[in-house]
Amino acid sequence: MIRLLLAEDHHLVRGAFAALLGTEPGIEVVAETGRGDEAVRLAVELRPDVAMLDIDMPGLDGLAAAERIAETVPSCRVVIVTGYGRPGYLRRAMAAGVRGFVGKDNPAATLAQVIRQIHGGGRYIDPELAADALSMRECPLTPRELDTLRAAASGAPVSRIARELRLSEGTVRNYLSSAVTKLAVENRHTAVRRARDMGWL
Amino acid sequence: MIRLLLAEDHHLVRGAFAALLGTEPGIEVVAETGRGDEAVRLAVELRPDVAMLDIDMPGLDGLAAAERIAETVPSCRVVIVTGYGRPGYLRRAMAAGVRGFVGKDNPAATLAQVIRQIHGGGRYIDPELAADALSMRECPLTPRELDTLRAAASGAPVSRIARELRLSEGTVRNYLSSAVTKLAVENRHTAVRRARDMGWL
DNA sequence: GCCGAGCCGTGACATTTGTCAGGGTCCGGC
DNA sequence: GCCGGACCCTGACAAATGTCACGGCTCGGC
Repeated sequence: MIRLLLAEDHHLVRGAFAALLGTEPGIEVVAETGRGDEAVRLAVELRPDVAMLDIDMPGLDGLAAAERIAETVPSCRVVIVTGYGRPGYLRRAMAAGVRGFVGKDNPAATLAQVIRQIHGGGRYIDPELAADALSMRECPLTPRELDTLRAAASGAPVSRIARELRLSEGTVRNYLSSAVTKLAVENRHTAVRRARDMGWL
Repeated sequence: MIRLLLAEDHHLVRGAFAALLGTEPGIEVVAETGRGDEAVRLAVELRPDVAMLDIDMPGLDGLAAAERIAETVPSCRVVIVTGYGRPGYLRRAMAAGVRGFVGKDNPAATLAQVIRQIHGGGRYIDPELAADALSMRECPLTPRELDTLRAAASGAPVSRIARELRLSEGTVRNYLSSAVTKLAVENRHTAVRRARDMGWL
């Protein structure tokens, strides 16, 4: 019997996943939660065989939760299930030692299969998303550029970003301009969106 | 037996919903799809008792699909299920004659209850979302302001927006400025986000 | 040691964006 | 009829943003 931990922020979807997996022989959902930090706590406490994590969660996002679980409960295999096919996410997930990565566009039957495969020691990467990630170059932005982009993401004016980061306004403008050039977009706002779409932000 | 049409763009989630509702006595899923236009076609063809629509779908969004179904298959009651609690969406849904509106943050048991209630001639509005919508004023933006905001949403510079809308740059800046003031935000980019969050865009 | 590459930081300058005052049109109330 | 209000549109001016040339720092290769 595979003991499964289920983490997904939308209550309704979580319940539906539980119903779906409940019909599968050999799989038992031992706990479910809508928060990333809760997921880590439950993994430590219950030592499930497999943890299935959504990325978009309050408290701690699914990728960060995966990292923590890999550190503290190495026996627990992690599969990420996400609606956003962002190349950077897949990269981060792989770095975190995740064993499975599945997009929400797959047929329902895939899910149980993947869980069994992961539990058996295998790996599963959504072929669609893998192709995207491989065809994609690494993030070309420097740490400082990412900092400024993150700070700019809320729509704050340069003056505020500069204060937050303790930089001169000129420097902030410079980083943003550089990011804009590297991402080949027109202005920082589209740069923010592009970076977010890539999963870099 | 309640004959149900299920429309939700994420295949995996759709399958999970089908599994969840499949365990409910008295409910039969007669068709499922991931596209809004398909949902309308299937409703016309199969005349289900209830259609459960997600908002975020390719082809035709759930709200537009609800409008079409209300026109062409009045016997079919519609319930909207959505992850985004945008006040404007609820308003549009009500205007379209939707009988139920449920956020994805509800417990799984709610769903079947709501479907039964709708089918019995009742209505159900997510109390959480209803409160948001009622506490919210109507969209204060004029048609032209909405046009410019929509055009600005992609991050295009004023010059391009002006060309698209056949306006002088000054006029475009003026509309955007007006929208920014009305929404009480700092610049057009946050204005775009705010308007989108409200479901006005 | 020293050279080059890459990152961090800055100010001055050009361009874009935001703000303001104001003119034109349409429509409903009196 | 005409008044007030709401909307559409514009150009001129001020403020924010984007661009550029430049200097300092660290680190790895030679």
